[in-house]
Amino acid sequence: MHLESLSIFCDVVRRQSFSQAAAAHSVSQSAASQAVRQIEQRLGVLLIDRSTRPWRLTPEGKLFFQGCQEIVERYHELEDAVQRRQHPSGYTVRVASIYSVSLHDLTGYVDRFQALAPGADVDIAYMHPDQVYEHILSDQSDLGLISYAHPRRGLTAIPWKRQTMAVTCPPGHRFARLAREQGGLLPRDLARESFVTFDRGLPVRREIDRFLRRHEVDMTVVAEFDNIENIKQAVEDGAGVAILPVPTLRQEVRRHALVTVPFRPSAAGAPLVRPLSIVHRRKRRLNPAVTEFIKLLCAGDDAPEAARPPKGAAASAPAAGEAAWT
Amino acid sequence: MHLESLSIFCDVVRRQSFSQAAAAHSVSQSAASQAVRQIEQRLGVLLIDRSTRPWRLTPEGKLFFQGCQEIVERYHELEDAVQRRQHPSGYTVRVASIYSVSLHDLTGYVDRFQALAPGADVDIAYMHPDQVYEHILSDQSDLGLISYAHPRRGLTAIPWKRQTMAVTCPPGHRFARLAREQGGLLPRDLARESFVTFDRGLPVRREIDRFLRRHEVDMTVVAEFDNIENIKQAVEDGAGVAILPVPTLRQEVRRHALVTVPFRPSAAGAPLVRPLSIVHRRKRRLNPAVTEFIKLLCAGDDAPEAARPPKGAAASAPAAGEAAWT
DNA sequence: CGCTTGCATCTCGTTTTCTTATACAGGGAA
DNA sequence: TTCCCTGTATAAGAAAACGAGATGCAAGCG
Repeated sequence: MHLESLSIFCDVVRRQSFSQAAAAHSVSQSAASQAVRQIEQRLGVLLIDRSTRPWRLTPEGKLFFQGCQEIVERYHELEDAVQRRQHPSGYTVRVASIYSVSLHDLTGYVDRFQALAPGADVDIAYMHPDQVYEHILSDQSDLGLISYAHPRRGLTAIPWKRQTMAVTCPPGHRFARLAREQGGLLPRDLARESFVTFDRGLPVRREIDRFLRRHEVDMTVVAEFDNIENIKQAVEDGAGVAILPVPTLRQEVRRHALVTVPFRPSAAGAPLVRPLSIVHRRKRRLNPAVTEFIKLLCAGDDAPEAARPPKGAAASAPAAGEAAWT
Repeated sequence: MHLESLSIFCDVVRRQSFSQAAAAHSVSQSAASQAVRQIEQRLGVLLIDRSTRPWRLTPEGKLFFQGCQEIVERYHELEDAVQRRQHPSGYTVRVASIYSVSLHDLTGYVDRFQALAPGADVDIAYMHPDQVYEHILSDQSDLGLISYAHPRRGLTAIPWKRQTMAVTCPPGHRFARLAREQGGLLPRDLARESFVTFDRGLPVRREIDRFLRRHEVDMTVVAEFDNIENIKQAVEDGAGVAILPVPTLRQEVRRHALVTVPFRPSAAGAPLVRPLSIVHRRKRRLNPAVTEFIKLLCAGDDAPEAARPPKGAAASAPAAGEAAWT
């Protein structure tokens, strides 16, 4: 019997809901239903009486639930104990991040984490996306922070943030006035504008191109770079405008080197966002400290844990805005 | 994490041996090795230090083992408790058996079982082999007793007995004298003898034919039946000789209606045996009473539990004498 | 009544797990 | 030493399990 199934059963009982328990475990409602039924079939006993509404635990179900709860909890504690034994003096959470997740974003979390878990530490390394994957798979890092995560063998991705993207230009650009006067611009305003953008082949570039195509806008690409810093520099230098994630422009906006011009909300279709994900090795239990840090990261934004899609969702039915890797 | 994996790990530790633990769990040595490694990988901790010989538990391994043992045991007790709650007044083990497993064979077990487990009962129903499978799959019976079990979807077979087969004939037949004088006969003695045998298509018939073919013996089939009783009757009536499992002839031999003539041990090749198996629904936990009864059945013969082949062995590499269903 | 909500069921593609075959390493015997 | 034997790890292919998505179905609700 799968311990995970037992855990799901407990959650179903506690929440009085298959669907909620499923969500909490990041699986589909179907999977939760099947997990419980598998237990029932193995035991040859009905644990949940579904003939009434709302359903109720059978006497056997109550008995099993009580025992299960304890067993599951005990096992988790056992895993914790074993892992802690390896790092008696606390643990350093090793994070590998792409460059464009600004240090600023993370230091807040790190401070809170260290306050919360004395003895624990966070070690953040910035690197190229491919290297992030490498680091995780080779166990050089516990967590990775990447954009447009795509499912890879042996990796699990947890949606983290969705950064809205906006046009950026020098303060003197006509778009800056447009932003002040109209509160933003429409995609078609970009037509034939000089455009500094990402290398072809990068997921973000594909996503931007898809957006422009959807709005039938044709821009003039004047330069392509494989990283955000170069693009910002080029825009500052007046090479043209760019579409970038807003949070990555914080520094430049503050020192008035660049301005961001949001798209007008009236713009049809999905808004342009850059999804950031937390990735970690699959089939591997996360260190308690790591789990804690993930919780902190996810709590900090507005995408609650229970809202993350089922494990394989991205693989089989990517949401419109996240299908960039195909 | 699979509870079965934890159980295997515990057994590996207790027996200080991967291979023995594997056998005890009816899986291959490879599976046991992989199960332990899967746990280690999930935890990111080495539980067994394989660098020394014999290998030793790491400190983490000791800790994990202690916790594991208790968790596994607790869970088993929980399952027992839940199942017993359904049948507080004991349980009737429902057995479906083919006709040719003599009542005599079973009553001994049943008596011992009832003495051992007061409140429990055994209900044996005799039926056609196909019906046995039906009964098990439709949960009308807990256990089935069949010969030449072949792997079926949703069923597990446990080897039970191997009944040696011998020639049987009326006491006045010349083979009877041959048996007294020479202690048995050689396959070639059967040449051109009148032969009463099983219907073509029955596994046992195929097995017998294979045996005769191996010894290049050509018999004259005078009658075919789909069950043993009819064959015995025909032999008694002097229609010819037959090859039957010895234990099924107990009655007739006692009342001197038939005699059994064993094959001389010098006969080359594998001896002719009819394998009997205990089958039950797979993926279903057996009632404590049922488990107890199986234990009793298996203890009664000379094939110890630990000696049963891996779960899928019959499917992928049937022993010579058991390949009758192909 | 039709609509919505929540669970069960079916099917099918993906992943996992298991077996067999084989490699490899240590310990003991020649 | 060198060979063999025992016991574990590893590889590869086959089989089984799993889980998502689609769909069915039944109960509550507007």
